[in-house]
Amino acid sequence: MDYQFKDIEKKWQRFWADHQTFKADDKTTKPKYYVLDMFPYPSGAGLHVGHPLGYIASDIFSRYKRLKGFNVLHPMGYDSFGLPAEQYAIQTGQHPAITTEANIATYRRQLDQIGFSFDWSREVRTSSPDYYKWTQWIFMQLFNSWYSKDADKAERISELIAHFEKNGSAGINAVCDEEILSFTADEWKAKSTNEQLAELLKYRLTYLRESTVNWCPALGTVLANDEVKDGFSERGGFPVEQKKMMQWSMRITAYADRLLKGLDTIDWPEPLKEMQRNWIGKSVGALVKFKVSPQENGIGQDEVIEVFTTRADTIFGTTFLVIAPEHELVSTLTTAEQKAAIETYIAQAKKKSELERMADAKTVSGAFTGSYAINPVNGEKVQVWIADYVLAGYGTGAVMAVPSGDQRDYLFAKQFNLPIIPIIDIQKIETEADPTKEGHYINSGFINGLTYKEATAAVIAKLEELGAGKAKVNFRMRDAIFGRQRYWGEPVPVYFKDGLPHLIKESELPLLLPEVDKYLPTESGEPPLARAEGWKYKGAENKATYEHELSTMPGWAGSSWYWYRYMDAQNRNEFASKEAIVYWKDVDLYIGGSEHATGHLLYSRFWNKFLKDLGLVVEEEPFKKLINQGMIQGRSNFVYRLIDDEGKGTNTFVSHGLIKEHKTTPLHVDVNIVDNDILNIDKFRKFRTDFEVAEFILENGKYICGHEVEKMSKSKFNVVNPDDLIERYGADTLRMYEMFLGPLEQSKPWNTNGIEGVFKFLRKFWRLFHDDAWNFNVSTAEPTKAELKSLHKIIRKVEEDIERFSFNTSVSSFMIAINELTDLKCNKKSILQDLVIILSPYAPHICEELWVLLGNEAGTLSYAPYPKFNPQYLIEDEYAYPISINGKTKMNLNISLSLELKEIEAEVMASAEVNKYLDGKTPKKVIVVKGRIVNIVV
RNA sequence: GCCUGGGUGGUGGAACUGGUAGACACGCAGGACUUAAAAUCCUGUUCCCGUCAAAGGAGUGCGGGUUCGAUUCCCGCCCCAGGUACCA
Repeated sequence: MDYQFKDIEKKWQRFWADHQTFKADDKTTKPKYYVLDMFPYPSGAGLHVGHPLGYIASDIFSRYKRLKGFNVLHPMGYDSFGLPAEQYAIQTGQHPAITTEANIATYRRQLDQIGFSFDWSREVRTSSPDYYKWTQWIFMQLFNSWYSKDADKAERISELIAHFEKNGSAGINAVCDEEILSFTADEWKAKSTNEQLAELLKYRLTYLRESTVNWCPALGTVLANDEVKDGFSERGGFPVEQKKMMQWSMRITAYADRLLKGLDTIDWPEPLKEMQRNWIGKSVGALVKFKVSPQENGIGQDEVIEVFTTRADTIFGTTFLVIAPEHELVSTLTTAEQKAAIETYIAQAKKKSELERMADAKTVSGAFTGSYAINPVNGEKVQVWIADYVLAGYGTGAVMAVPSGDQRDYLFAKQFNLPIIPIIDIQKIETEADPTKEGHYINSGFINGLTYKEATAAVIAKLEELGAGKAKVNFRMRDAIFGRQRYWGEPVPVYFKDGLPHLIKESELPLLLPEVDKYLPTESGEPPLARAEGWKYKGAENKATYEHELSTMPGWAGSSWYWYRYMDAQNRNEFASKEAIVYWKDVDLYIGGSEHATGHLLYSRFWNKFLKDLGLVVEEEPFKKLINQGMIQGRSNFVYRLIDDEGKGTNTFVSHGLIKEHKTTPLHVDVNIVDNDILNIDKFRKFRTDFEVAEFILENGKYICGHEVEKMSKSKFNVVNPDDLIERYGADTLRMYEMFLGPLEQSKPWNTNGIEGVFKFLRKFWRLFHDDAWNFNVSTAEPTKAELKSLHKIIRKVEEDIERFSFNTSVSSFMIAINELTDLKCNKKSILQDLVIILSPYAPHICEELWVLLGNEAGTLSYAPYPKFNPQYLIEDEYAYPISINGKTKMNLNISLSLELKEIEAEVMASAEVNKYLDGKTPKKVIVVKGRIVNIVV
């Protein structure tokens, strides 16, 4: 029979499901291998061709690892809490659980028909109570923990209480709020329970804090920075304002250093690690206090400006201070004469958006406050300026300007005629700042003559001695806000008593999401959960008395630990059993997009480290190796509508090659009715009713469409659904084609131009096993040398390619191998059977079918041993040496590979053809690289 | 502005440690088979100059450099994509 992909694929998908072929084993002597995909958010639009790219790659790798004898865990699930379902619920009144359920069903159907080898018995859904019970449980552990700097790990809050009872606050070195109390053991014991709880909250790893958030009154919710565009919500375009709000926060900053150090131990793409490093933003420097020099009227007498610097060594080069326009001392420092100028500048700075500030990096602006500050190391008076290049939110919102060493300070000094003092002997500052750390210090008081390292230490020591500063490590990263004023998320397992948060009992988990009449905030601006009638915490008295926390958890809560749930998805007593965690340990390979670089991937590492501190998991880092998949962009097609003399659109369309001769306007056209940029005119006429009578100006009898690369989106008619392609070519073709498209990590536009070639390849492969009348026909004869060579070439190539995640090149190599074997008319069972095994990770359905036709037991292919590469078959005795003259290849010459360099040279020089090129000249030099090339220099 | 990635035929891409640039595939052109079409098969296809062929020249974003030899290494520049925080 011809290659009937539809029957074959349906048959094997059913077989795998019925036989649970890919169920991972928890008890086995095989080595484990855990392959994880970033689980999708099940949106209403369904799966598009960009999704499976990473899933196919990880599936190939999983299937390959099974063939290599590993016990592979390859699960899938859904990140099913999220805003779109809630948005839809607001519009339609449908419960998000219902739409989510329907969307998941669509995703599952689409995933199934691609033939993934997922172990579906371990499926997780973050919105399922069985799952979020444990998200809430982890939240409780965070609430019940604090971070000891001495132990450099999280510890139970009970240990902190025990310490307070015994020693008071003395000897505690914790990551905590700034305004903690000092007390003795007796003072602690004398406190009321509520006073104690309020104090403990300052230490907990999840805690309540007043934070400024992007509040959108129209949406009734808090938005992330990237959901806000120029002061308006990205969704809907509503105004956004800054609002202070009590919010749950996560003390991720406690882990800043460990998150940084851990990056050196994991095999992730370097750019991604760099992004995390920048996000954490560690800078080692010093805090320096500049006393304000009081004005004549005495104002500013006791004020101090604190600056953070990474170059304490340059302090003698400080010629002015710059503070942010929002700095709290601005009004105090501004003198009467400067008031107008300062106020004008602040008004101007407020108007600028961040984008404008960045685009405007070359313009220097600022204003003098009229006040002076005193440099603590030399007593010099320096001017204090405000400028918007200093940000209020970073460090202390003030910098000491050293124009000789910092380019921005340099430009500022030039602009406003402020002094520039060189401080290092080799510094060159004629045209720009020189941030060098080489050389020796000059003009620098007690550090003159010292080197960078010595100077930094000396300055910090001096500052500490003067009480004017200290060494300080600064992190850019802030604690993560953990509350959302939304409905469709995990309820926080907390109730309030006397205004203080208390955890509900563990036995009361999961705290179910209550029913509400509408998914909107209340009129008074409370989150949707406030609408839940009678939703109160009953407490010990078993009366409905206490308020629940009304905000829910953010999207990243459920995804910050999900890989552990896969290890033991059905466990009702623990988030995963100790045995499962000890066996599976961590994720060996994680594939996903780089857009999660600083969100999901950082939070997951944070929770993992926390769980490890509590002894609940065993590895410090959750994802040993990570591969980024590139983004699949859409390739839009356009038709060109002819414009008449009055500028009105007509119903005539001009082929792309002819648009220069006409006045036209481009219109998006559905890419699904365009084939290789050629418009299907019949389908176009049915595309929209007004196109029914459309006329065309063709070229060569065809309508050629224009194209552009854009974001994949419904409105651009460029979304390609895998369903149509599977219908037409089958899953095996789709799988191989997505890999054939190019390197996995690279972003690329989707186009189906080459898919025919992959489909033809699979038919050709099928044909190898069949005669001209499509009867299955393989021979048991001994393979020839050429056949063995083809086979072993591909065994080695595919193995190398998979190991370095170069799937596109292995698809090409398969094509070459099949072309060779077709030319050799090879139908030897011993060759074809091995080929079936190595192709099976890529095109599993066709391979399963052929595997059985070859006489093997159904279902055994997935665990067949991977063929062993034998270099014997690839040994050549001759090589066609490229002969180049002055580096330009002129011809090839067959020379025995057993010859040594001198012999090769002799043979080349004796060749009549070579001498024709030499034209009687004597070569200056002959370079021979054995097995590679001969280059003759004349 | 800064950080990261990228720029190779009409298109997607290959060339792994400096050693035949353009594998493989799409598209296109020509041909075979067919009443015809589809399917399939064969041939050609980087560009320029050349009547086919031979021969020659140019060529991996641009300009230099190192080298017997550079898509690959070094310096400078341009363009595209993503990220971003003027981060002291």
